[in-house]
Amino acid sequence: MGDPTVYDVAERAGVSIATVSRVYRSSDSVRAATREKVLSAAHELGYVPSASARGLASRATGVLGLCFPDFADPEAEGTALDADEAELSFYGDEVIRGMERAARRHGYALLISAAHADRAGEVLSDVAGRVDGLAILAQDVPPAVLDVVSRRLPVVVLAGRVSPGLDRIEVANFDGQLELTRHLINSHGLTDLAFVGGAEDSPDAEARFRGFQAAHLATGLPLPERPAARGDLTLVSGRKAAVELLDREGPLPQGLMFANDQMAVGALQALAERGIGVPADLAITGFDGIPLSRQVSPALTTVRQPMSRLGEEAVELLVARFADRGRPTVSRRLPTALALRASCGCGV
Amino acid sequence: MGDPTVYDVAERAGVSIATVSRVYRSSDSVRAATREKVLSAAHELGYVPSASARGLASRATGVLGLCFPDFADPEAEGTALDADEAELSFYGDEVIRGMERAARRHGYALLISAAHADRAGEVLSDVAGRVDGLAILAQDVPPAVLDVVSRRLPVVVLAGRVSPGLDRIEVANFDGQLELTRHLINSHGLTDLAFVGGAEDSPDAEARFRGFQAAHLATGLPLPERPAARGDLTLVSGRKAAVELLDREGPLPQGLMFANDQMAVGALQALAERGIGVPADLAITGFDGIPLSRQVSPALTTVRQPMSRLGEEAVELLVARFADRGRPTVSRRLPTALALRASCGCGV
DNA sequence: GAAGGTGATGTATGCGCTTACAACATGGGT
DNA sequence: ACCCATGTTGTAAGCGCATACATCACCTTC
Repeated sequence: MGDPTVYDVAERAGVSIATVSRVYRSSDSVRAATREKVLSAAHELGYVPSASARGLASRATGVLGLCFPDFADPEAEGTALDADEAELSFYGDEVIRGMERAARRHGYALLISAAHADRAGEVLSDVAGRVDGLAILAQDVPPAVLDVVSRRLPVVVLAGRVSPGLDRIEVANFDGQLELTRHLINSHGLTDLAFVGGAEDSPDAEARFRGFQAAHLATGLPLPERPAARGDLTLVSGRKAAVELLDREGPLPQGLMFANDQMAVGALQALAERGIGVPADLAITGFDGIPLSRQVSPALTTVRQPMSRLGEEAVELLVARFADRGRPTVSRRLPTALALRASCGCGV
Repeated sequence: MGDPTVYDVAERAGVSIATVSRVYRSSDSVRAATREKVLSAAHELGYVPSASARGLASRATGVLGLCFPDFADPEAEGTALDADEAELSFYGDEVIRGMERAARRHGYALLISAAHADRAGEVLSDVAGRVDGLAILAQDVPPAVLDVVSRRLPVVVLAGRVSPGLDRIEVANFDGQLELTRHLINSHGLTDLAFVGGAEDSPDAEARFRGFQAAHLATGLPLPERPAARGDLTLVSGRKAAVELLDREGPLPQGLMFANDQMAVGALQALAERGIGVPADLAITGFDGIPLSRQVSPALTTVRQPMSRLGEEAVELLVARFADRGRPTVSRRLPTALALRASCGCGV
């Protein structure tokens, strides 16, 4: 025998299925006494409404979706005791939490799905069939798929490429790095700075580098043409980049600005081993504001990103679009905040 | 006009809706030529199958659920720039990721929902209506609700109370702490140890304390009756507990074992400020193996928990139960691993 | 006291899909 | 040439709910 349905509850309560449905949909418009009868019948039977049936009948699932890149190596299952992996996805975790909370506040559940870049399309259309609206975090999706999906339901792009007709939220990468770089130049009087970037196809890292360039323009310093080195945004690659720069000929720069915190932390380790004082011999900065940045020694100066706000704002945009499908698309930029700490010469 | 449905695709491809359905369900049993016709028609129309209809017809949603405690202060929205919050839920993040990955491997999507303790029941039944099976992480749910839900679909309890008839996965809190404590006693010759616990209603922290006690039994040392102090598992409370213990009369213990890493890290800060050498004057240990534990100075000796495995195993148990609803319930205990580092006198 | 109004409930249909079953075509075996 | 196994496709009946519409009881109003 299957699970109890509205029919079972209706029969037991001596009412029609419409009344049962009304009790769960909008309790007003049902007399209090009737509602009680229904609820207690439902309770006795252990009735749980079927979201599928509900969704089919009402053409809405009450679920929002979040697709994000899968950082983990699919082969690496079981070796998860290694903490590096956990650090890597940190970024996404905060977005997930922020989005979950905001979704719940609006009465939605959250469906999440990671995908490797090459399977982003399939995963996206699968998710699209299950939700009322979705957010895509820092991921490239085949335009054809994106087009189909976004014609079916509201989509908001988080920290990703500009897509015509889609709402979008980005973090102020450019502005944050601009501000931080000006701080090193103006407040600490450093004029010889180097930037360690990420891969060239990382829009975030590239925007940060442009902010770095812009600060030179703003202060009249010569424009750096390209990053002094590049990593892949991991701790290890930051360490490697630092070592590489140290081994180059010529004088050290006065400051080394990394495209993210993890690389900066890796560099701090390398510099400590080499006996290079931070910030005495060399100022170091990161970007992101991961918790780890506060704990390392010296504490890392960085730019804090409002990751959980990214998730929250995504929900707000989706909800706003549910209310008005025709509203003009928005592209919102979330502000960042400097976290000035010891590694640039500020604070303790 | 609404979104395209099987009917639209069927008409355009010149087949029946059953054939369209078969193409998406089980491509075999449809001739290759027919399948092509259907797929291209679907593509042209921008067809995306409706999960609700699918779920209703097939009585399965293809979604797994995860309910976990909501750590964040509901009022605190917007102040999320504070990184403490992020550290707090760290535990859950890894479980989410592990479960998401395993679910996807088995062809399921993952629905997540946090809930404050007092609303756990409602949230749970909401989620229950949307999924084929679900995991409850470290959360107490009203037995009545749990009963109803678990009669409807498979439920696995993660790091929670024993529930008759439900699959369950726990982490070897007792064994891990036992092993670590024996290490301090046997390898470092420490005989005067103190334990800083969590709240009394934290089953994890209590199990760890019992492991601490058991190690004394095992080595013939006098049995500590109760934790020397208690915190609430936050960094701040660990710091406070450390200060409190230092200010007590009498000699310091030789080692201070904390119920989790965050408290231990807080203690490390307090000790550093007081000029107390770790491990020279006092050995310190934590529990969990959060990434931060490796970065602090001295690196924290701790017990690593396989958090993402918790999520993965949850999926395995659910899938196994889908295959055989009648199989006996299992209670699995995931092994932990010691991470011996500087703060107990090991390593560098 | 009849007409009209209001609120509570029942009736009946369809949401888009899966799937048992029927129908049909095809080819091999006798 | 006929029968049957096999493979492919169509037909039709729900799945559990929401909701437009009909119904009905009970007031209000003049």
